[in-house]
Amino acid sequence: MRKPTLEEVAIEAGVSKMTASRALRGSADVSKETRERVIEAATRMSYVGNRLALSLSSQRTNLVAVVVPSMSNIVFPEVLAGISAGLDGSGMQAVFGISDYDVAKERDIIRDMLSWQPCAIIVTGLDQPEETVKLLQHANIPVIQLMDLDGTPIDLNVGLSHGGAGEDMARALVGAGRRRFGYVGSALEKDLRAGKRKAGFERVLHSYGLHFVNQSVDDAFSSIALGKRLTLAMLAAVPDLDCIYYSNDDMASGGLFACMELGVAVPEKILIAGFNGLDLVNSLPAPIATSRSPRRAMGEVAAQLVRQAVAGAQDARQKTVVFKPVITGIDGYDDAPDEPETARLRP
Amino acid sequence: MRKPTLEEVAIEAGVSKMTASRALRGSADVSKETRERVIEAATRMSYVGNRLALSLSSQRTNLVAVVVPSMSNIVFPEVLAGISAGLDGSGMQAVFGISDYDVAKERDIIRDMLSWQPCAIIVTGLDQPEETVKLLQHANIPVIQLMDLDGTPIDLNVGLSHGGAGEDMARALVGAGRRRFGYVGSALEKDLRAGKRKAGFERVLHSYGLHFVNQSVDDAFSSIALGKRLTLAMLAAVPDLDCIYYSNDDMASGGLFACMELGVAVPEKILIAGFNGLDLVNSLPAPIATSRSPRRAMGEVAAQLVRQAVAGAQDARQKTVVFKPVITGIDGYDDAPDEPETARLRP
DNA sequence: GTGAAAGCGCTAACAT
DNA sequence: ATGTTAGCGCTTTCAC
Repeated sequence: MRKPTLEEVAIEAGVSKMTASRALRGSADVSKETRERVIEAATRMSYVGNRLALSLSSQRTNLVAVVVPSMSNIVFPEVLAGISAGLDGSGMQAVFGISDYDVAKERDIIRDMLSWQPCAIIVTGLDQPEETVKLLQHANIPVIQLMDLDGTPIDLNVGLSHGGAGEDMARALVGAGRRRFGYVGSALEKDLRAGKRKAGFERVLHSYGLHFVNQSVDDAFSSIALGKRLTLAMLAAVPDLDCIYYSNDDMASGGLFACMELGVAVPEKILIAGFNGLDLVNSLPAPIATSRSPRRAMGEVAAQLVRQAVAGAQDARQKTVVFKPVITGIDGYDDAPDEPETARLRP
Repeated sequence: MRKPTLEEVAIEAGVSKMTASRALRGSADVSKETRERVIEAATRMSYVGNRLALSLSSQRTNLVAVVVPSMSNIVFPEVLAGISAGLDGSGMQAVFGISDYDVAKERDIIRDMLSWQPCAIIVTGLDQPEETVKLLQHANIPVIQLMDLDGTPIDLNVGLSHGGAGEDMARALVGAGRRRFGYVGSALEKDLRAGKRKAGFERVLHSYGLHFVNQSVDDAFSSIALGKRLTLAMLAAVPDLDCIYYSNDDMASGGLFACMELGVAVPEKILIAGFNGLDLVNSLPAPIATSRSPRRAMGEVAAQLVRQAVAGAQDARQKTVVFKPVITGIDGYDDAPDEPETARLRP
């Protein structure tokens, strides 16, 4: 039992393919009776249109390709949820691919996705190698680079400056009186944005004549367990730190648990600072500092830009939307409470 | 500058469309020189094949449709990562949709995905309403219902019994000497699997002549913050519980943090039990009980089944793969020490 | 308001 | 080893 085609539905309803097509798409100029007859036939036959044919014929698709590096960190699913929600009601459909932080795999996934002729593509970060950039440019569709701003965008760009986030956090922590800093991170050669935060943090430390007293970076991906393990080791070696900066909140939470296990007072003795502003952080048994990255909002804004660009808005290309992360969890420090993101045009 | 078609590449290389097609797909019977000439032309022109045309013409796609209820709980992204990894190298591509725990939205998403003529579809749970089931059956492709086993499968089924997981946990906790139980959950009318766990848990309690001394169920989705809030309220009302069962580990972790804030000893005074075996649980400052659900493995197995079914394996339909969650975090209780989840077939 | 013809970009099947 | 013909299922365009 093969699936019914539009033609079969049309025959069943006693009309031509064309009329059936119009009726099912709710075109204005089809008589009410005809329309009802067609719809009845389609329903009875469990007709499901063939989008391959539709898109090939009409030369447009409702597909928005999205490539993220990972699904193991809640951050990216949240971005995807934002994109998906932002696309809701537009008739567009997001298609997700996972690159595993691998540039070659990312290139292949992008190539594969482009072959489906998406109407737009959203990728993570702006550090794609030249070959991938060329691929993206040749596609001739809106390209959105998401989550990061530190680099040269191809087309649209939505995100925050990770270098800036690191700088701001360092300033806040030094301002809070901390001087003996440690750094705990993971997979920095893959997670480039974490590296940019670290670099920004160090720039500010140096400007104060300070530096990381101790650093510990593992090859594995970030996790609470890893953060805990590295922190236990670091505090065994260098007990007199007064602040540890982590590559993200997962690692930082592990750091907090390590301190609790060692009986080290947080934040009195050691201040723990991460990045992301995960839900988790608000419920932890002790306060840790973090920069809140608006993950869902970035996804929603990206979806919004896609909708505008696809709708053909003139000013919907070559634009950059800047988010500013808000720092929380540092006693006495108050960062412009929940300031909304600003969108500024690029020169 | 429109995108080049196969025909244009063929002309450029001085051959026919067909030869170009064969050359690019690596068909055996194309002379080496011709192949190289075609590939060179395609590369130079940045040719990207049009999968719409390919799939329409060849009557097959490499798309595997996947529908999950949410992206806000790390559990589903982990399943997706498993599916994606399991599909790697097969040439198949997963396409994800999010239903937001809404059956109507799920139906629409499934309909939309089916219109792309996927070669298989994976959905979450087996509680789809009749209309959705009909849609799935009419698609005439392998259907995999994932994560749950408690119900009647349409075709393939991979998961664990949530009712059974609740029962096992209750038996383990009663066996550990607990008697005064509380229950803290959320969104049970949407998260049916959590409801099944609760029901299973209660069945066993009743068989021991026990019951939940107190229950607290919120409409909002599960989160650490919600688990903490509900637990604080419950312990204020009923301080003499000796165990609380939560709808999942997020809620349970919040419960632990609530206990810590109140100075209630965990697990000595109150035993906290959740579900999922999240990474987080292993790093928490106090042990909590949980049933480890093999999320990534379920995704990988589902992908495996899809590959077999699409490859046309005869025994690749109407099959059920059963996973057995392992209970951890109960002192003195050892559930087949880290035995790999068994996948066994059901008649 | 409805229909017929042409074609989207590719591959399957059959030439040669 | 290469080319030709005929679609795949739909929409676009133009006719009536």
